[in-house]
Amino acid sequence: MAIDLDLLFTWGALAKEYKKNEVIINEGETAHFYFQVIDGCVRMFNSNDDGKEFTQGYFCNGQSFGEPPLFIDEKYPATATAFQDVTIIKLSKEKFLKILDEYPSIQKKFLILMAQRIHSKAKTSKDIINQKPEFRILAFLNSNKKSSDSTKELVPFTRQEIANFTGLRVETVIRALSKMKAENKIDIINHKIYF
Amino acid sequence: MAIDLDLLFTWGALAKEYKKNEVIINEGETAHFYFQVIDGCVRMFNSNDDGKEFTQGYFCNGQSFGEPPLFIDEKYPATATAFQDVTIIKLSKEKFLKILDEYPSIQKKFLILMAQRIHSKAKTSKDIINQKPEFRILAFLNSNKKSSDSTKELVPFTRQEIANFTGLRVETVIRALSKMKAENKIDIINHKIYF
DNA sequence: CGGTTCCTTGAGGATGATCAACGAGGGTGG
DNA sequence: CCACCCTCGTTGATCATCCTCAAGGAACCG
Repeated sequence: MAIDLDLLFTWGALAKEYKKNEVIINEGETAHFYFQVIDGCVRMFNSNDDGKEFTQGYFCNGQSFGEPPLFIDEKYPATATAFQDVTIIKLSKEKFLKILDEYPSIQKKFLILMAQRIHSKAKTSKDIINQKPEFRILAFLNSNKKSSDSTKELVPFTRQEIANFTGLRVETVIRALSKMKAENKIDIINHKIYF
Repeated sequence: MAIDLDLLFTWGALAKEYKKNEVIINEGETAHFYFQVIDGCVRMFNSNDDGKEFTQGYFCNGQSFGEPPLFIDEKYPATATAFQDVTIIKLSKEKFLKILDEYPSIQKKFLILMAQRIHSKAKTSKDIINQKPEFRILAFLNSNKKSSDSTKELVPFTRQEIANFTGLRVETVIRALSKMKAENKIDIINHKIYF
């Protein structure tokens, strides 16, 4: 679900590296570029007054991010930073839109991508509203699970990251996780979470 | 942001009327149709176990809804019912997708529409996480305000509807509204809200 | 005027947030 | 190798807030 790298470079795209926590997009900025992750992960989030953060999503290898403001005349609704050291390919808005016009198949891919995003955001808000910390955390874990079989996988997020994604506080996440471990819904081995 | 009615009819679309509260889409169903509101409003929402509802959005005159599952292979993530008596035009999924293929300009319109939806959903989740009933209600009111000037408009939603949209309880909404009235953030005249 | 829907208020309780303190692990430099 | 630091995890106590439950009032419509 990304544009071919050769094609991007042909159109003059440039790769850029960002160090962990470096800001890539600032909330409220005007959109000028198409971004696609080559290596690493990016985190999009909002901060409120008292420093509490809400993670909108993670975008990793091969995924694009921050596209919606390129199509509509709106500012970025969230900030994006490098979750780890990350390499990103950037293309100007004008050229990106021109690619979409020239290649209907690519435009269609983005239509599908946007539809997926809406679908997953709809599920997320439904789950978040549903109150109950345990429920929210389970929804988060499920949405990030790769294989859907029953073998437990290591969850690659810290408790703080889970808190940011679910809108809860760290302590609440920790307490909910302990309870879930007691109920065998997850495993915790050496502080690591398996689900 | 909708398909021309004549075009839809040319392709065999049919208009259908639904009575208030009649179900149009069931959560979990497979998507078979493209829906476009001709007259009235539709509400999309989720219910949880204890009957609490969360409104994902309202779709009124001329707007389409429930498109994402047509593009991706997913079930409907929410239920849609007639908010009032409503007339809706329906077109089969196959024909809808064919129209998109034949008219790139229409496909582009939908890409833009999907981008707008994502943008507004991102803002919504950001606001909902932000806790504070008053804050959530203000965000809801702002997102539904037509003109952005300072003249106050009648808010066409009941307190229950505001509660469903913000994930709060009616009583909480009522108390927050009273407080906001005292602070002159809104007017309440004869139980009606002006913002 | 009777019924329905919506609004309102109060009291009480549950729960997640907050605050504070400490533990554990991993990496770095002396 | 050890000391230090820094990030992450953990726990307990207290507090504020929203939910819950219950009851009644107001507006609207046939």
